Amino acid sequence: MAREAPTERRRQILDAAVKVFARQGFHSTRVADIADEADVAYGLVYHYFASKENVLNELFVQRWSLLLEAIAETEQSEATPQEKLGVVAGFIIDSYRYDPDLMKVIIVEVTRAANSFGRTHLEQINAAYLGIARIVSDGQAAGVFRRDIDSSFASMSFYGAIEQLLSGWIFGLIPGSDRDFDEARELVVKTICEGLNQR
Amino acid sequence: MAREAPTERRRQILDAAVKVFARQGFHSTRVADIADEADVAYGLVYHYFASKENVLNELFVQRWSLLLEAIAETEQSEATPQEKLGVVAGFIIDSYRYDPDLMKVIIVEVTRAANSFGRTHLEQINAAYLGIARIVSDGQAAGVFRRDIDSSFASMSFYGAIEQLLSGWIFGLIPGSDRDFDEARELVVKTICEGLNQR
Amino acid sequence: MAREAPTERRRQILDAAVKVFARQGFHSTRVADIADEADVAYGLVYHYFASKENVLNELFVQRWSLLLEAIAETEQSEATPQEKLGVVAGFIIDSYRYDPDLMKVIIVEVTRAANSFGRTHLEQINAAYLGIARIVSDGQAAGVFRRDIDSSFASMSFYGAIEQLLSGWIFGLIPGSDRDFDEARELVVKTICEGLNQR
Amino acid sequence: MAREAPTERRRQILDAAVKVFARQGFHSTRVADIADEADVAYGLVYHYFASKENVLNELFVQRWSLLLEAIAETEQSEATPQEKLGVVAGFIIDSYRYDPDLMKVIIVEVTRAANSFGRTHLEQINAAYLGIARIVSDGQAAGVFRRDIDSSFASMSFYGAIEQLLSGWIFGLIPGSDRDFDEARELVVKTICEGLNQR
DNA sequence: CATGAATGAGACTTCATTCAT
DNA sequence: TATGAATGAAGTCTCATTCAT
Repeated sequence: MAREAPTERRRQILDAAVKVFARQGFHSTRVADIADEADVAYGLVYHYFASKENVLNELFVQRWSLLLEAIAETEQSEATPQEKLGVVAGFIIDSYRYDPDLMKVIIVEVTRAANSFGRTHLEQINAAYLGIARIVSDGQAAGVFRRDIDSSFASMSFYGAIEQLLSGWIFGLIPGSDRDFDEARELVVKTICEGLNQR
Repeated sequence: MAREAPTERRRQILDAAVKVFARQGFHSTRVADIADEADVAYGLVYHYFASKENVLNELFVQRWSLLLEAIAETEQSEATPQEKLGVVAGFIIDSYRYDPDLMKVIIVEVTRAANSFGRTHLEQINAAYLGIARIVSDGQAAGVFRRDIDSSFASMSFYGAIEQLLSGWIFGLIPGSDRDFDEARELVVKTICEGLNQR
Repeated sequence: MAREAPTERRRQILDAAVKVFARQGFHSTRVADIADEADVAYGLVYHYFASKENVLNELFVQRWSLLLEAIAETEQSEATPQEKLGVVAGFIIDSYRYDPDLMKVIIVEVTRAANSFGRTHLEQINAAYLGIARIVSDGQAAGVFRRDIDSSFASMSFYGAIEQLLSGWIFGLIPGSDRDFDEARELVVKTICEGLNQR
Repeated sequence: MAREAPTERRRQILDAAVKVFARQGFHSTRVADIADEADVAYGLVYHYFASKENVLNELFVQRWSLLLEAIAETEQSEATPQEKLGVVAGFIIDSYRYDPDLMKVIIVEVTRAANSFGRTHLEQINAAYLGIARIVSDGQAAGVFRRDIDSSFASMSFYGAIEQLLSGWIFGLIPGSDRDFDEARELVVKTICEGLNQR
């Protein structure tokens, strides 16, 4: 169908943007780089997006909304709080595993850049933290989690641990093989729920 | 001391830079903004610093070396592994408490911007992670910490939790009163060492 | 007729162009604006016109040729020189009265923009001045008009007075009711022929 | 004095702008053209002016305020109304005689472009028309000018005649020697006050 | 040391025009 | 005829850095 072409082009540009943003960072990326990578004319980027920033915004929103959905879904499931945290961690880690460039862009350029683009999306970002905090406080209410650690505090620790892990993979500070990804999901939950202490 | 004491002007410029970097972010800060804030002539910034980036670098290096020293020092102390982690967490949290702008700049513009400036300092940044990892592996060797959680993995989780906490304070996502700061030190260690699970 | 009647689409586009040129000015008008206003596909404008400038040119030429015809016609009539000037003034004023947008475009974007588009049409524009000058010099030859005022000078004054009047209406500097239009024709001739002086 | 240099540079840029605006028109002038003509670096234009448009605005305001002063001054003098109109016409014509490029720019790009830049200055432009209108109505009150021609109408005719004259010179439609300039002042007043009719 | 004018490369964005369908 | 996606040249403005005084 000819009608689908426009959508394809958009996709093509978004995919190219992920690549170059991941490679060079948003600020060092010129619109020309996106167009070159996408193998389209310069102006076409502006045919589909109002600005370079909008391209990044769209990448973030599309992906982040999936995370929010995943959190919301697991929240309402019958799983134990620990399992729920495992679902969240798993979703984020798998997002990285299957599209490391996209997650790199989202983390480096948006969630960890709250001073610039992140500011725009602070509410969305916070929505994720709040969802995790609800999982924790539900666990507290159910007597599964201790009550002397504030749920929003716990949420930050949990999310921070995961994101730092991804950062470590992204910048090659810790090994990131498929086995590591599989294990990481378990470990991060184990760390946060059971703690480092030897029993 | 081998290093000459920075002149007062230098200091004046660095302090101004912290303010404007914290306020506007590094990229949105023009050299003129720094000079204005420092109440100093435009060109003087270039008299003392080779480039705008160098100003940021210096801010980072000065502060980060203190953290590395603190980690090294506690590593060699007689404290328990848990206490050592508490020292590290406390140092970072106090750094924020006593100079939130500076820590905001360091976190937002350097450690969490590993794609741009962070890249330059990746080794220094990693040195901190490695120091924390050594504390953990020492604890594992001493039988205090469990061994099924990799020490560098644990280090990332621990540091990530702290940094995310600071992010939360910086962007107003979680409350940050003096009492919170005091408590946070305890809580972050408790979370990572003991875990969230109810005993 | 040698010229084929413009299709309806052409007309539709020209009419839309008048509206948007009048509203936003030629330079601030994008081809897309014309197409939108005409409720026509973007590319269709280029199907009927070689360029955006050509649209304006056509608007001008169509209208201006009517003025030239009117001048030529009255020149050859039996009327007095004063009456002839009245016909010219009346034609221009009525053009504005019945299609203010079109006259606004012609005056603002062409005759008063001799540095850009006007340059292209300078000869046509001058043809009108020359026609008016001939009316004046005929009047001088007939002893009706004084001879110490050069006819081309008088022509400029006469045309300039009328155009300034239209400008005043266009930009709301002087009131422009139907009565004003009626009166203006008389007044402009009276002013130029009889002068302001009290007798 | 070193302190005067900045002002000189500003002047240098303004003078260059007059030349290129007159030659190519405002829209066809690139900022680079101004810088080249002024023989200064590109960026210096932006050091002194906020935008290309501001350069034009300044040229207009500087010149037009002189006209407004001249009108105000003659208004309050003891001269006859006819003499006052002569002063106004003389001022405008002399402005053209001594700096034709500047007047060309002001007329072509501002007063006759009320749809674009003129809009910004409409009030200033109108102030001149109103001043002239006051001269006329004073003359009417004094019984020197006829009362059946509205003063603002007369003002528009008078100013329009002068401006059209300048246009004619600017675009080479009527001869513009020094003798013509001298004569024009007399003629335009004679035309408007005494009229074309043979006595 | 100190000043701030001067430089000029760089990048975003616009939009007239073309073209495949 | 009609459509609107695709092209890419052009030009404004920014701002880090240099330099003369």
